[in-house]
Amino acid sequence: MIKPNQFFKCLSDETRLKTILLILHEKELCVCELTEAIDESQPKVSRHLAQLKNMSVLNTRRQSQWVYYRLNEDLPEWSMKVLKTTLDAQKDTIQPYLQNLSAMCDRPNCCD
Amino acid sequence: MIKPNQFFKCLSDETRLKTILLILHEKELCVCELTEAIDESQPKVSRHLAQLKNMSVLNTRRQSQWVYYRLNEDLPEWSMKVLKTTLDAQKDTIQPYLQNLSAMCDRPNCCD
DNA sequence: TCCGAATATACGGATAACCATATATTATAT
DNA sequence: ATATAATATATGGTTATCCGTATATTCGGA
Repeated sequence: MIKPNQFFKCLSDETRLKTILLILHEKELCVCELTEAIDESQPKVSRHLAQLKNMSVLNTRRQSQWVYYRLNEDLPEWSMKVLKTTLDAQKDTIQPYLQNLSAMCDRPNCCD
Repeated sequence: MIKPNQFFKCLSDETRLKTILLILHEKELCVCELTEAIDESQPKVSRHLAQLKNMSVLNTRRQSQWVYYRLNEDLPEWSMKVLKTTLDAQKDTIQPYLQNLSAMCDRPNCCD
């Protein structure tokens, strides 16, 4: 089980926090979607996602060539609450990233 | 106004998180109380407290030779909520530190 | 089987974070 | 004035974090 300060360390990096909030908002996102949404390099995004997966904050699902990341549903209740509280307060902040998302022309359609 | 990821960075260090949760629980604590409660060196505690004050997470009140730290009441609502959620989930964890506190024989009495 | 797209990892370097120790500051009491 | 207690800061060293770039890996389609 992740220690509270470790969980907060996951949220202490701007890139990681953005990806987590976006994933919370969208339920599930693949690497290329996140890369496009927050406009960061693919290795950078991938590295942070790997870190979050390693810390059991995120889970992955592979669908053909895409890897979808979502929140680990086994996260303790309090940490989910923290994320929801933060998302609520940051709705405006992530708005532009959500727009980048919907503006993607080659966005993979996520129907299983 | 503190950025969310910066706020979380404040909580990402174990010493800082302990002090913040204890202060939230006790409303107000001075350096020597915190030092005794979490059993860390005075400079270490002082340094982290200075950092938290610098980030506008904590405020200070001087009473003769003691400096009391409390939460900055201007903290945004969402971050207070995050702290309360965390404290709620960590009640057991901080229990031993609270016991150290009440076991202090030379604890300064905090009546203004 | 070979190519391209999506993703992951390795490597090296720059910066930040953290610590222990020593020392400075501030206030109180004698 | 001086000593003592509480607190703050400075210094130098160690480790962790983060990044860009280059390179693997994995999968689907031609």
